Amino acid sequence: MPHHLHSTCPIASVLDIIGDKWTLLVIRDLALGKQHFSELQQSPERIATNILSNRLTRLQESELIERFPSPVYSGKEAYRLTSKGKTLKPILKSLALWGLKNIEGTRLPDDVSL
Amino acid sequence: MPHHLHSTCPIASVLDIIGDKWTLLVIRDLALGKQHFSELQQSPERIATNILSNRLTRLQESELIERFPSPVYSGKEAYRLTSKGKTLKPILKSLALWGLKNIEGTRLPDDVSL
DNA sequence: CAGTATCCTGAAAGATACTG
DNA sequence: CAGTATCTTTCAGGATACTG
Repeated sequence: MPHHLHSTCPIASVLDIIGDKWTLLVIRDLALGKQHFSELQQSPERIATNILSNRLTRLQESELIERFPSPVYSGKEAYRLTSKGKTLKPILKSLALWGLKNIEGTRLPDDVSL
Repeated sequence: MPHHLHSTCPIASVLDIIGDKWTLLVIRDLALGKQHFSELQQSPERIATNILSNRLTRLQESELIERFPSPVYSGKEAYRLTSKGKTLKPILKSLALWGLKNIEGTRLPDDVSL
């Protein structure tokens, strides 16, 4: 990921956390309600398991996501956004809105709205 | 830059355009009124000239920025956001707001407000 | 000064095998 | 199934020399 040493710019600093190829997509999926590793892995962009594992660890370190016992499979772990992580939703929304308006062929899943 | 082949997700698609280390910072600077290559180059994050050149070309290809004759130095070129490029401002704003609130040590330049 | 061209390197990404 | 570990590859990024 990027690493703009010592920049005090809030934009550059945010990009140091979420400005890479995968992080925001993981956050997107969690915001959409996915909870399990395998669900996250099966997103259309096909993230590799090691990358996914790495991002989950980093996002947890940033306190943007947390692990919790899976409500579905006993004994399994699951992931969800923390309250801090949920505050990223306006960013996701601004990106999605721009994409929908300006990039041909993009669309939301049928069960999602902004 | 990322390259999520054939994703129809608007978020993934936007990230294919602006989701790299530098692009959004160039846009930030243009949004703040910088117009010349040297101004863009002198931002605190210190972008290399070849990278800056590359991003300016790509942003022009995406019709997010355009070249125009410098109003200051005759014969020189300058850069500015197109109207399409200006529509990225809500994205910049959502990022800046989040950074200011959640990342210690970030602040806006004295002459900038949201 | 405004870029372009090259070369180099490290980090991220990808594939995949492996373990509990 | 849920990850971790390794290995390889690719490419963005950085330094810098160069040109008009």
